[in-house]
Amino acid sequence: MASSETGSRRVTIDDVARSAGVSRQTVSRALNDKGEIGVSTKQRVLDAALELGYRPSRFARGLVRQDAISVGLVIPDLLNPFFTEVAAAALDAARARGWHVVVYDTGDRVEEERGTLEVIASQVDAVVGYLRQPEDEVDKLMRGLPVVLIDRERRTERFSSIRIDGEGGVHAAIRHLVDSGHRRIGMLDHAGRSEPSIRHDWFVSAMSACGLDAGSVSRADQSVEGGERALKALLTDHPATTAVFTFNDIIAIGALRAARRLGRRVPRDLAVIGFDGLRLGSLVEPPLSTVALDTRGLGALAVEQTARLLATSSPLSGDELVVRAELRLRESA
Amino acid sequence: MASSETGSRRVTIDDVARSAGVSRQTVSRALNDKGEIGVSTKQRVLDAALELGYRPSRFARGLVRQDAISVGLVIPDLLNPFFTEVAAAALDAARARGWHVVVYDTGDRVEEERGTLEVIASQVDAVVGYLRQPEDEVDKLMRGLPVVLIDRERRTERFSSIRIDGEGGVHAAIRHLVDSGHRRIGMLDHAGRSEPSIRHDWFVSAMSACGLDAGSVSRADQSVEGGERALKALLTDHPATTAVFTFNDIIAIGALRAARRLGRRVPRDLAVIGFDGLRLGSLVEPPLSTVALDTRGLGALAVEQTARLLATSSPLSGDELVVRAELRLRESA
DNA sequence: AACGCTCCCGTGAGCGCTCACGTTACCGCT
DNA sequence: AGCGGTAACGTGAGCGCTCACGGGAGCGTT
Repeated sequence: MASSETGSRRVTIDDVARSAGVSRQTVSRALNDKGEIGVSTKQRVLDAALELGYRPSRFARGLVRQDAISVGLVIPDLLNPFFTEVAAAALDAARARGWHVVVYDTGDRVEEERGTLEVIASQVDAVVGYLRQPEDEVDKLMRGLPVVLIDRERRTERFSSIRIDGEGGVHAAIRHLVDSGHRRIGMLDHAGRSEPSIRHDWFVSAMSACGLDAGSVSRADQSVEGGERALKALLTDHPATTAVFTFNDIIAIGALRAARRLGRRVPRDLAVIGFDGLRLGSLVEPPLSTVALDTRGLGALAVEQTARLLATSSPLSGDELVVRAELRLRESA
Repeated sequence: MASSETGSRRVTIDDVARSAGVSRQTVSRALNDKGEIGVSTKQRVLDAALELGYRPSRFARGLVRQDAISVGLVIPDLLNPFFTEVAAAALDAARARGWHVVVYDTGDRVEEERGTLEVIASQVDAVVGYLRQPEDEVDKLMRGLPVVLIDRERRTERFSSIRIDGEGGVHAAIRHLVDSGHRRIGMLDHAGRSEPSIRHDWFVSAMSACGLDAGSVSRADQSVEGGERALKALLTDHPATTAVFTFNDIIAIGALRAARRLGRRVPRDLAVIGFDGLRLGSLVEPPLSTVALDTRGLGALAVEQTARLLATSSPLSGDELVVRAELRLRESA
């Protein structure tokens, strides 16, 4: 128990060498068990290392042998199942390449995100994820690190970004609702930012394509409870509403619960269609119809693009960076 | 576009310096924008860096400035909501300490886990998570790295391990079922390993404490579908069963679905109690009663212990490393 | 006795970067 | 003219480790 650390200097390989009466190289051999070392010597070195509490510096080690690359994955909220799925997909794609993934959950706070990016830059070889930071800020913080943004609503020239195209899917969803006889269709948009979401734009455009006025809209926090509250508010203001499209599945699930509490049968009295295609959606009652995104593909695509940027080999662009969403009908509509 | 990389040598700070006609230090100043540098010079350096595709080595940088520590988090399956919650909690606790967390999803494959550990050792300062590897294996691979295991069913002397104690909670659950009039109580255990789980032991002991014989048991894969199949099997073999306790909430949710399909009303015809306390459990219909674990506390505790090991300051031990589960009644029982 | 071989082990160099200093040039002030 | 002062740069050293060597001891072989 030699925690007799007076000065807080780090225990280096030389300390161990001195303590065991051998050279650095021998210590290195013992620790990484490559041969060319006597059994007793090896044991002595190992003991000394343990005694001193020696832990090799991964930086020094990484410096000399060209080590694996590692990317930072920035996620707003890992507990949101959508991001969980994307993260899992990215992790998987990264592992296939032998990469290490450092995960940062910003808790959906922009200031937190800034701090994260600041600290991330010197730790990883590239960054991929959801960033709310303005471009210049990212540029300044990353200083040339490859960056792959996901679902950046405003277009980005400076960085690669995976775009989510839900237009077709949302049109199909609204079309389906209209074909089922619905006319008064509302939307539960997210309440995060000040302006309406892109998904709301798609909704409006789909409505007008069906010859309907933009329906009534309520803002919801990205949580089940948020969805509940928002649906109640919407139905209070517009009781004649017979169908809702929601910003995402989490909100839709909240809407499902609220509908049940309000005594509205789904889909008979109220049809609900979400967005994202969460696996979770098939577990609730009734199973949620949704405009589904291929989250696996999304994560894989983001990693693929990162790889290309890292290799400076013909990065993907334009349409290759788009993930399309499509209507997946279950039972809620 | 100077991708005229003939030899694949890395672009270093000296290359940039030479190309910009300045010294390393000046390049460093430009990139980390600390002052003491002329505006035009800075721009010239930045241009050169971009031109050459220069990316600083995080190892070299980390070596000289004493950089943040980073831990590896090993998870069997991030898509399993339980592990998601633990991971999120660990991420949070780690961020509070300014740590970086490298996440590895082994996909529940033991061989994959071995490979992961092999590669992890030189990348992180400590490892925490769910390891199925035998102790000696871990010891050999980690070579002195601090390791904190979670929910290791067999006791471990060599490594710190966070133990999950569900005994009291399971007893309370069975007691509750018995008090509600149930006598024929089955269990849906997991099918992962060959021998029954510890949770099954708790179940048996709780049953006998209530004066009942060990109920019938069916094995289930850790998935919703697995739970469905297992409940059907159980009810086929033992149709008189009126209540089931399950290995975890995921399986319980499967049981809930199967019960509905079989026309059994929950909790009237069949009571269901899960294990884990997932947030997800409150979303299904009916909301799932469960023996709940404080996943947040679990993650935090694991990180706390890691911190102590890292500082070689009085690690926690014994009872301090136990997380207790307690019955959380909702509506499925 | 001389050679060769294997088994251990040590020595110098260098990975790419930052830090603490020097050094130079240029300005204003007395 | 001489001084101090500051802005803008360069120079050596060193972070902790591994790699490619080099070298001695001990053994057997001809």
